[in-house]
Amino acid sequence: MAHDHAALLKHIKADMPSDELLQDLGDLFKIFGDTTRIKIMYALYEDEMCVCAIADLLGMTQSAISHQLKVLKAANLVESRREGKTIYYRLADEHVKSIIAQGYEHLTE
Amino acid sequence: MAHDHAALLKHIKADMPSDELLQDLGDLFKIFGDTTRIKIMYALYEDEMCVCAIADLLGMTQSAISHQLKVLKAANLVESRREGKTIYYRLADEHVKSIIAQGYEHLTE
DNA sequence: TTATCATATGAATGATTGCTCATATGTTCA
DNA sequence: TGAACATATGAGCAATCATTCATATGATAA
Repeated sequence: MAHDHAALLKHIKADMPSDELLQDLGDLFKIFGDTTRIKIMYALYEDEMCVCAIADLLGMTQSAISHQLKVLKAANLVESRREGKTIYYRLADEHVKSIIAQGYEHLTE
Repeated sequence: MAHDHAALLKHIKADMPSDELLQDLGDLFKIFGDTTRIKIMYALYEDEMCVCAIADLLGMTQSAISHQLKVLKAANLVESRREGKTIYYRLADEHVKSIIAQGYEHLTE
């Protein structure tokens, strides 16, 4: 089973984050790994927006958008506030923008 | 079908990247959205490493690692060089690190 | 209260995907 | 050339997941 690299592995292993954190990192990026959710986050880039406006913008079902907003909210990527019947969503913090910006750079550099 | 927000949508739509780019962005982040690939990229964070060393490190099959390295390479996230029978992989550019770092910050802030 | 609007949610389904297993390719050394 | 080693790859399966459809919740106005 392969040649010897025990010394190297010991060193690398010491510098790696915990399995739990690595799992959480994967789970976080998984959320960015869907075009619909990317579009939603881009829609909220400059300002808050209500659910049906997002649905209109993306040409998708209100239900589909609502499901995705729930995913985004569970990951603390968006927040919401109610105003009468309408619920407005907005990006939760600057990390959302900077993560997307880094990906954008990688693609367009 | 929802209340009126034609004016808002027109404005937002003008600022959105093309559908193709948004699709590419999603596809890029999808690659970061897997724990095994995250681990591989972390393993390569400081230095290049051969396939079997990565497999040893993660306690996974050589085949599984090889398949994932192919995915990472197709997305220009890793590069490789051959030295005899061994093939060494390394991170392709700094975006890999900065994307992961942003995700890390979001989780641990 | 009743009707209507805005949003949320549960179940079902089709599509995507990560791993395994078997095997192929490519390199070195005897 | 043949054997052993390091890596790559194709097919198949199990698990995950995004959307749809039907329905529920919550709020406003008459």
